[in-house]
Amino acid sequence: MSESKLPRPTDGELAILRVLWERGDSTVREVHEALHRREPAEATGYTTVLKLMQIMTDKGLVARDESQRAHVYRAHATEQRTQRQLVTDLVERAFGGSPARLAMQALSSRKTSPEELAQLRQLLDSMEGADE
Amino acid sequence: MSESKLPRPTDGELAILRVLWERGDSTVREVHEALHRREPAEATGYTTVLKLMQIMTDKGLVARDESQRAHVYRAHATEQRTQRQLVTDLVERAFGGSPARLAMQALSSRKTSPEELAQLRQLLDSMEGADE
DNA sequence: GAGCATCTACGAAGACCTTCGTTGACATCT
DNA sequence: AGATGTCAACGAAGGTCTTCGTAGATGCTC
Repeated sequence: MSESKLPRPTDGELAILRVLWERGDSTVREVHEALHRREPAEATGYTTVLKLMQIMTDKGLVARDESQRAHVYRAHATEQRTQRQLVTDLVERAFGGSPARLAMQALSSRKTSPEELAQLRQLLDSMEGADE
Repeated sequence: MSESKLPRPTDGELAILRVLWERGDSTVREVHEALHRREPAEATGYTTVLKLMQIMTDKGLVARDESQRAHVYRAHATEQRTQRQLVTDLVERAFGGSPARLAMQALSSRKTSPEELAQLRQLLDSMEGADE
């Protein structure tokens, strides 16, 4: 039953998941150090990260390999899957269910590289073709 | 100093803001009833909504006209502004700062109407024109 | 005015999140 | 073996969010 519905990760949990996606499977120490390298400003103690990861294990957000003394953690859902969940969530909660409106808001809020614009254009093309 | 940084609204607060954006300025009762019409499933009591709106007043998310016995509430930030904030937030937290990646995720997760696709195309055009 | 409805204000309870100190287990080094 | 360092586990504290009961003020009706 571990495949059902994962809870929406909190901000702190998401930060940890990002490390796991980027580095691959990691120990608490490795995650802790990566977080400090990434955001030296918001320093969190080692045990704080440990506690968070233990809770995430209970929630099913990560899986844990305990065969070594320093347990090795792995993100349970892929980055893509989690992003999709977060986007779907936000679309429902704040954009009246219209992904397109979210997309437009996202694009107008910041600059986007020509490469990404081209990618988007391609995506639009493929959607028009396959639609209906 | 009321223009500075509004906090990110919680799920419950966002639901209330949506009513205020849709209906315009409203009393607690009106918001409460609108919420029940919209989501009869998750029934919340009148005082719960009242409390939330009081807290939102303290946070600056809404403003309150107390000249009538039934206070009239108004969303402090526009829907657009709030959406922009939420999107910027999510882009930072989960998409490594790339709005385009969020946009693509949003579009591929669900069907989008031809009208919206056309709008998006227009947006892309205008961005390519004005860029650099 | 008495009674009833409606409204705000207040406070408390319970859930969740984040933080960290402490403890005990385990390993390593001398 | 004893000292030192690393690790997981636990529990507690403080914060936020949501929920609602209750109290007190105000207005309406008879």
